Amino acid sequence: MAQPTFSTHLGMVDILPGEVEQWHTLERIIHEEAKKFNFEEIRTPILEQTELIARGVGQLTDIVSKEMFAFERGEDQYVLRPECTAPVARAYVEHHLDQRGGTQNLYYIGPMFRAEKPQKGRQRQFHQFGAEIIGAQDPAADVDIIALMMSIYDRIGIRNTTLKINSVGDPESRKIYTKALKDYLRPHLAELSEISQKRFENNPLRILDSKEQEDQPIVDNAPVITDFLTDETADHYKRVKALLRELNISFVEDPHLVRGLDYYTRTAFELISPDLGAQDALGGGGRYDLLIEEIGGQPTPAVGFAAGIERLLIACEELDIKLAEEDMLDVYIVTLGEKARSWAIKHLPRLREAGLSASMDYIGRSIKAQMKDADRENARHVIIVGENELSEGKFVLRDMKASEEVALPFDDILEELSA
RNA sequence: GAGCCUGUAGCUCAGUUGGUUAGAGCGCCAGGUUGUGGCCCUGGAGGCCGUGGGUUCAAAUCCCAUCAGGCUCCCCA
Repeated sequence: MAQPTFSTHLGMVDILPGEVEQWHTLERIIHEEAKKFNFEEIRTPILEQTELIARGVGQLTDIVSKEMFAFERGEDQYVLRPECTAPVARAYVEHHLDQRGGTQNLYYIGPMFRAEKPQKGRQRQFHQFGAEIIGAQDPAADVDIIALMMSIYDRIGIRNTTLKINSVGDPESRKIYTKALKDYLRPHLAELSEISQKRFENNPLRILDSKEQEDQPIVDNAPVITDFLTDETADHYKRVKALLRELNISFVEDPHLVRGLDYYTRTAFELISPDLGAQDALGGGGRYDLLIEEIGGQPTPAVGFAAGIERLLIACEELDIKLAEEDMLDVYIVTLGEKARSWAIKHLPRLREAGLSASMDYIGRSIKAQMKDADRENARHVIIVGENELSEGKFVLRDMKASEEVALPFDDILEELSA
């Protein structure tokens, strides 16, 4: 295959006609469900200040330490956003959205960027949708966020998923737990994988998430954070679980679930699909009560989720879920000769004004080629215009499915098709 | 960052132990139907066999390098 002069960058893909329709369907469902849950859309810039992401997401995370597309221009440090919770929190603080009163229920859809090695379900530019409830610390908020996420998957038809939840604690319980965990791990340190050894000092909680074979027996017997929660946080977790049960949202507790972003506190959750392969997380989220203060706002509790659209599409394909029908065209005008073509270009607007989708041949193809083209475009009707029709003022209207034709004045055709 | 796999037509892929002008299906264009789509028939266009080098009388085929892509580990959406 001859190499084209230009191609997309590694891990970035074009979404072509024929695929875009599925995105429209997904986006429509997301908008509709978000509206039902009384969430408002927010759109933030693709580029943020690097420092916002570094502080918000956490210096030690993989995302910040090695996956950012960052550059500088003049004095300013830019980064292509790798996720959208920190940007939404920034917008909340910057525009004093708390002054609108109550909680802010916000959702977003858009591209995110992480400089990882691409594989199935992982691209460098990928798309997420997500939602945040800012200003509520009640378990009802945690549960409504999860309910919104689940409701979107349910609408799409993806139901064989597993919701995993955990509580990653608040700073106080985490301090107690971290000490207990390190006390437990210290005698086993030499047996741990290299990467886990590196995490021992700066991020021991992440060792729990390890998928390294040699770590498994050690991790399996490690103390779990849920045994070290402060009373308040333990109660919060208990109430989240109770509410989920009442809503018939099934879940499994995973005491080793630790999400890769630093800002999570208390509730953490992840939605797993068996249809995805290696990258099996459809979406995830949790509570981040410290983030807004961290980036310069007032202490404000918040909870949210983010989910990947590409992974959703993979799951749909695996499950044979059809997201979009083929586009239909209402009318295709087939023309014979120069005069007919100029008649057609002048009459297309009237069809379109009547709310019909309408097109024609621009390149003087044969009638046969035009009919073929009309068929390819899924035209419901064809109007045939030639010398005879122009002189008689009656045009052939062909119903493509029924293969029936009538000759009518244009106004009658318009009326017929608008009916 | 590490491992494994794959590069032949627009797409999906054949291509025997190296051996004439490199094939199929689908798609595209045209004709069969001097003004009618789908089905059918016929024809046509379209390939530096990813790129560079080597072995050989001879390379899509063997060897080396390189580039690109896919999958996996790590991590995440």
